[in-house]
Amino acid sequence: MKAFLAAIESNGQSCGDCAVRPFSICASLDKAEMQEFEHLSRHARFASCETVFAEEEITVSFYNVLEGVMRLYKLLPDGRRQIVGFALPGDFIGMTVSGRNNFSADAISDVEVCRFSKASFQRFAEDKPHLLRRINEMAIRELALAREHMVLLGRRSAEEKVATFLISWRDRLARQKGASATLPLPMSRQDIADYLGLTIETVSRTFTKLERDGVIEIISGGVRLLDPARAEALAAA
Amino acid sequence: MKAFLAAIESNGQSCGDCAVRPFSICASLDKAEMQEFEHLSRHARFASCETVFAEEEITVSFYNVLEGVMRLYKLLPDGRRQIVGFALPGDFIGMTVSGRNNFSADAISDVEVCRFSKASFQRFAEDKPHLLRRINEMAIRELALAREHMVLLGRRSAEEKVATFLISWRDRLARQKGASATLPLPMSRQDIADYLGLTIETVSRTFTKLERDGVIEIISGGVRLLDPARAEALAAA
DNA sequence: GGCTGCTATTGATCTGCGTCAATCATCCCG
DNA sequence: CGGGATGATTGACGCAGATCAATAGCAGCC
Repeated sequence: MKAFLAAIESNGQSCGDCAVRPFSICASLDKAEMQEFEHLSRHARFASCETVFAEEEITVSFYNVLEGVMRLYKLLPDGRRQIVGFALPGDFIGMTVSGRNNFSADAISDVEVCRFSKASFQRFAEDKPHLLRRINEMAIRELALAREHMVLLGRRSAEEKVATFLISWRDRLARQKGASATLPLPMSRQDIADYLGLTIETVSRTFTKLERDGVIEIISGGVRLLDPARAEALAAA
Repeated sequence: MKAFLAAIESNGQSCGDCAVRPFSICASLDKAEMQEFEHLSRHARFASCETVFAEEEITVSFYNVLEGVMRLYKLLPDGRRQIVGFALPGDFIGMTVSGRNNFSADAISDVEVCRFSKASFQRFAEDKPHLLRRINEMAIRELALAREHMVLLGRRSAEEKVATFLISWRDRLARQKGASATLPLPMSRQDIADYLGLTIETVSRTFTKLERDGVIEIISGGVRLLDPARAEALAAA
């Protein structure tokens, strides 16, 4: 058992050659801090559809996403689901005030994370203003995204929702791997629906309509943006 | 002109007897810091319906709300509005990453604020980990509220939306002035509609329905919670 | 008191999206 | 290759909430 755990939870390569460092909170650390920080983390992997943590559980770890995509969501008692975001490499998740997770997270693709115990992370961060400012900055950025999403959920039509989703997904991927008209969509239609406050049928119909209108082409595992300008117009207005 | 400005923008009473201190970011400051901090702030007042700042403007100030209620909202180009939150005494607003406001704010009632210039505030906060942690904590709390609100906007019925709004408004006021079954609602029906992603007519009809069902009584300037348990049940499920 | 303006309520009707159900496309696995 | 699982698409229909329109309250003001 111990060997098994060691296999799935290891330090892997060092932070020195970490691909997501410039995007993550680690970008704020200097060399010495980095070395200390490295000892606090353990790599972990999750297969597609595995749960990483659940809402309301006591928070024991924070996570830095290294690879893959996770869905972050909240459930109502009757099972209705709202996806509050997708986590990509570089995202730092798990911070709470209450000490309990305020959403659930599971892997959409195979996922690799850097895991920190909450206690040791907090001890490390306590007196490092530059790290605190960095975390702050990321929280404020998240907050701005959350508010954008409120507008989408409260005030936009199905077609606008889907177009906005495609454009902002494209822009998010572009920041990581450079711009491309071909968008991989690792999440299911159901995930997209729960993210946009729609049903799976409406998402499907809207994709079809956008394809009929020549805005996109639906391909296996994603979408090709044929008319980005038109999509952007739908997303803006 | 100078005298006029002095009249509307003064330090007023000192932070020493500030009523919202325990709720605000200032709670993290010690006595000496407090004194320094006091010199950075200017009191300002806004009449009901006055704009405090607008989305996309360059952020020049941060605000601590001392008294009154503000609505924080985003507009789509065609005028559709989403209220992303209401600010109450103790709330700290204005933090951005981009340097531009990511929402507009105007006074719903007469409002009194503590205003800080962005630059001097940032200089002051720079190397104060306890203050940074406090700001962090508030940002994370905001984020949790924002995610709660996404669930409401994306997945709840009109009746659930209104009930949830009333219950969480009650709880928020309770934290400030103690519990009460009589809820003042300083915002208009239109504001409530734009907060909940509904129309004014639907909000009005839902209030009426809740009154018919004996859950609330609609009174001038607010609502009385006749059956809090029933309202909570609607808000939960 | 009566007029004006504004917000809230109520009613009638419409419609975008949800619901229910059938079919299709992929992929796996024997 | 065929069968069965799973997810996506399409169609028919219904309804919650939007839209359009007509009062109703109510405060301010002459």
